[in-house]
Amino acid sequence: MTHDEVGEAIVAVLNRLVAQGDLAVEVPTSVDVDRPKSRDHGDYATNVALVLAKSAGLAPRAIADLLVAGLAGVPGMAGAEVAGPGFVNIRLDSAAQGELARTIVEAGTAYGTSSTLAGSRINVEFISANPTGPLHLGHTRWAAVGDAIARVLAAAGATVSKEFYVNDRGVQMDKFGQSVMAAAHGQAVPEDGYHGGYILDLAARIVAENPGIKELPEAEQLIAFRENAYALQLTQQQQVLELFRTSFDLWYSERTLHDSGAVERGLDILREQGHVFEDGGAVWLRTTDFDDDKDRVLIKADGEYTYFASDTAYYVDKRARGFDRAIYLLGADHHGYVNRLRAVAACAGDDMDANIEVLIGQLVKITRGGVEVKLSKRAGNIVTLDEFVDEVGVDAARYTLIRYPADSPLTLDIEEMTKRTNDNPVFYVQYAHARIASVLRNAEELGIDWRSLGLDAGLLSHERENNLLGMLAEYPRIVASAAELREPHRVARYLEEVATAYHRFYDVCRVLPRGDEEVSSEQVARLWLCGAALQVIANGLELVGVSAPERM
RNA sequence: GCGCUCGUAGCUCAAUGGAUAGAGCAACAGGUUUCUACCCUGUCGGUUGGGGGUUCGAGUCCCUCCGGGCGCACCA
Repeated sequence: MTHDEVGEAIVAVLNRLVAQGDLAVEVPTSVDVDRPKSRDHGDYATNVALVLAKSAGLAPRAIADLLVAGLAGVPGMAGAEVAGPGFVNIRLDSAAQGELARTIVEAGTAYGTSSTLAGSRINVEFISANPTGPLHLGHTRWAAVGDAIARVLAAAGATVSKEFYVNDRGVQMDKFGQSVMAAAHGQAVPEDGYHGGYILDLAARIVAENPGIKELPEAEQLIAFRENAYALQLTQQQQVLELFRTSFDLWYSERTLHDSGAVERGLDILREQGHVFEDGGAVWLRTTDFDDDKDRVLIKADGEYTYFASDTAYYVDKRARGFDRAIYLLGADHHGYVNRLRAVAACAGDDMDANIEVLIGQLVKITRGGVEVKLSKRAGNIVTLDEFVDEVGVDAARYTLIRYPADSPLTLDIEEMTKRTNDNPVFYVQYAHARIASVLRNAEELGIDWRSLGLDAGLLSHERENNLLGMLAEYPRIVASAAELREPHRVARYLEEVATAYHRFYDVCRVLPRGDEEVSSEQVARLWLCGAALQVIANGLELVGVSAPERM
């Protein structure tokens, strides 16, 4: 019996009580059903009696009593009781719960997916770093979390496109080109240029690959250095992200936005909506119509488009390409952009609560052995994504970044992340997967074909089996809530609980026969349970982009 | 100054307005002649920064104060 079925049963009973005249209240279409923290409170619990008490004009416990009586005899339920101020705790029949093992094994990789977001076309934009340097730790959090959000949304049935907006236009690119060119000539990089050691590397490589580049006329040479450096740096970012298992459906160049006329088209739409005005020779967007704290310039008095103009055009372009929701993932240092981006959507005639969504990720602080590693881009003293991955590995890096909500500040210790122990939950979860895989492998070697031997679900009645089944039953709801709240850390935290539930089960429930024993029906049932647990962990790890090893 | 955001155990962090605020680490005490001990069991640890309010019920929502981070360009 699933979570939803419990909820439906409760609604059915409430409707019956109203029809019988025992209860005078408007029955909600869905009710809150929780898994109680304490196992003493049963498999499921509902607070519906507390919620309905006021409108029904009855004491919460009186309603709860009616509900308990009505739930008696519902197939799959073993019992219900009133607790505390009016909670109703529900216990499931163990056979009904055990059937879940079969459901999961048969569903395979589809277990946990849903169609709650079916038909929704979502654009998820994240990282969007300038192609003027390596990706650093600040980008890494969104690389992991953004990718996981996209995976979770897709699991909930949405059509998702991941995009990286490449800021390849404007003065920063010129400064980048100038910095590399200066380095190639052995000159000091301009004060406001880019200073990291990678500039020297780029310069050396470009000179080696482009003989004669240093003899070009200065204006031409600057462009040559800029474009070569751009190409190399973009490729480097793409390779690093590929290594990090974060792929993008589209790398959207700011230049193409301008070249394709999308900027003019975006401006036209904003004009049509009546939020564009001129002042002091510049063209403005009246974002203050929609909660922004000041209006924003689109075209400067000198005729140049602002970066903000590109932003608005990009948003309009996303919508024109058929996305009904544009999700932006921004670092905390960009939180000032939230209101203006939402205002852009509103100025374009969209619903800023439905068509656009801006998520802010707090910054990651990194320590090594308890001592903070200072980040300074200017000094070239940054922790880059590839260095970080080199040191801790892709799995540990991704998992550790994903297991915390992105909107809370985070302090990570590099040494902790490389420990292969319990202080590193990624290994705990992966170990559970490898351990189950090992048991199933051994079963196969013993010639036990548990799938064809069939499942007697009622045999899964041990407290630890019951607990594990209960955890596995939660998975679809966890995925759905992770998608709805854009919080993939819920999946990671859940996997840790599943791993714990499995280890606790494994500790006291022998799965395989010993020595010459024949395999028992109970052991076969436990193999089904192992198969189900393996599937859930594998599915969950896939959602966060972490590998599920067969052996460790 | 204005604005956004965060503040939970010694540390790093969970908790979709629900029951006795939970994990891991750290500290201490135990467990496997057996399927992967990277495991399991137990003990210790809290005025959820302070105060007020809303609610049957507040770590969660509102107000206020304190503390940390960040942002306030015709820059990109």
